[in-house]
Amino acid sequence: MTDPQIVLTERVSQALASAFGPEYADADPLIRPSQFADFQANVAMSLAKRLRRAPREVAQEIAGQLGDFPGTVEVSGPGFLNITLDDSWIATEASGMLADARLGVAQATPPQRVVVDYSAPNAAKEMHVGHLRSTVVGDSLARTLEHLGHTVIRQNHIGDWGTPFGMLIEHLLDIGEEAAVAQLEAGQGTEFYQAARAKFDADESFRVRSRSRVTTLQSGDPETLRLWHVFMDATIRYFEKIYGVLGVTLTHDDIAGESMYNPMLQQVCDDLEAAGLAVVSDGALCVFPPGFTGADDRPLPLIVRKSDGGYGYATTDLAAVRHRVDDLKADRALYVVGGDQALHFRMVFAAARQAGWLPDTVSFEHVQIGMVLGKDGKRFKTRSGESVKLSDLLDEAVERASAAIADRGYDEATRREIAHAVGIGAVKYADLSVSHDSEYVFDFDRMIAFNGNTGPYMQYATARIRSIFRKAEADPSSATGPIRPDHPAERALALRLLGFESVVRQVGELCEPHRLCAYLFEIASLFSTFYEECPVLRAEGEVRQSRLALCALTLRVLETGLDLLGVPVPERM
RNA sequence: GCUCCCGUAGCUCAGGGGAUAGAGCACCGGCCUCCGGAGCCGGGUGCGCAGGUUCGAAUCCUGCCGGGAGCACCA
Repeated sequence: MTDPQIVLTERVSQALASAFGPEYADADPLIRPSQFADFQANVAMSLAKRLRRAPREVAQEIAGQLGDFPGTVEVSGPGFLNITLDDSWIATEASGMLADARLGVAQATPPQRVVVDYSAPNAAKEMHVGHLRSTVVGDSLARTLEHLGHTVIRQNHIGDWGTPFGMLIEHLLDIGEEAAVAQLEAGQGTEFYQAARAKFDADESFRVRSRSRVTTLQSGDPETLRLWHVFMDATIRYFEKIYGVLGVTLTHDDIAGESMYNPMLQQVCDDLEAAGLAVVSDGALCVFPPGFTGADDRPLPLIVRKSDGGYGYATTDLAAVRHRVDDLKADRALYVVGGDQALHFRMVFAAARQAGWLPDTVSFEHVQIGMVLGKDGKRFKTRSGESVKLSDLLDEAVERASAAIADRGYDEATRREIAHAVGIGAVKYADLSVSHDSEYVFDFDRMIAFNGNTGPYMQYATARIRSIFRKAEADPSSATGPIRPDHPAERALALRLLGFESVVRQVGELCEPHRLCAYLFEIASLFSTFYEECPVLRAEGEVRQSRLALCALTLRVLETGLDLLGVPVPERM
């Protein structure tokens, strides 16, 4: 446990208990970074009323109870406790952090089983940058939760079922399996879909064939199922190619598509009816979870069986809830899905709670992904109004990165490798560095810049540190300190490095990777100042040892953090 | 019409009730015999509006204005 904010929270909590009694032990000490000291505790003011005493007096009392405290505490203003940590404490903790394989990040106790539902491309719809964002954010959350010691169960809820598959299969038959597979594997799924759609809209006989194909598909006709597999296998190969390019941890085993839930849908409806929760309205079987109204103040239905007898995605999602709770034994589930589905998930979760399928002890959360916008402030599209193909977008990122490092004298293979890491890293970092639910403007020039809170800047910071070690002809792992932060720039960097644990924990709890980005950017900035003011290789003896160790610790925090984000880190660039 | 989200610097975005609201980009000015100048240091502008709760509000509540999304058989 090296994180000062966590350490201070514990210390001040103890002081609260011994000063005012055990019933105050769980009051949040409100430790915050301070502009007047290293940290400040704001708890005295919030407790003053409850204690019926003057805030400053309360603050004095707390300060008095902080016995062998590794720093100085003073009461300031209306009752702030300004806390300055001893240099020696920072030195010891930083050195200990460097020696710790986990960089001070404790394993969660108890570990949870966390389902992370992300990416979820739809085989029968256009794949767009929103899927990219869900993929990137979800993957980062999965990595982070795993690092915190939780058991993460990735679920790629791909769209592989539904009425559009009738026309998709008929179109596949029309153009021939071989041609269809080639087209789908090449990432032309959108074109494939649009061609099928066009025929469906224009050609009556095609429409009839498509509808009857849906029926044979749903009835489990072997030949139709075979064709469906041909279509889906090719499509999934394309998805997985993209995942490979992106460096995403999703594998084939994580695929849990909509079709998987088919056998459970009937049961979902039966159980809801038996429980008296589902009723027929306008011919459709509906659940009306309380508190949801739509137009005209009418209760809003969650349609679990359509009037034509078919099932929609509400039924599938309810089946998924049961599967995740009952079979996957989830303590928590994160749905990393577009914000436009917020109402849907609120209703699904509410209905599942009503049905008793989702116990209060289990937390289901919709991690809302905001829309990606073009420079015009509208949904991100190409000049011609088409949705942007992901592979094209990633190619362009890599091309731009390649151009940016063109004059650095790398051989072709090395250059390609670095350009890939920089380009992909830039795109992923851009998705991760803003809060997941905010809409943001997609801008290649900004995300691929080597300045600012960008992927390339973070990668550059690590490359520069590695360069120091190359010049020193030493491996970072050989720099073991001890760390003695004497210079203000060293002290500021070391102190902030100690905050790694609480940031990682926050990301896991709040599902907000952008906090990690902001932290790493702070570290990189502090390192730049240190780098400018504290020569490493020209220093000698203990100072040199300390500075090399500080470099090594910074490098590991940056690399570990970037790994949790899923951003690749080239050794040089 | 109803519900949810958003409105912070010229632009793109941070700000889990705390002291004087931050960063990047852009703009201006310094620093180069420097371990990667893709850098460092400094400079100024802002919480949509009006109320309320609080010792204290960008943050919580209400109303209004302005933008976005969703709202019965697509997923």
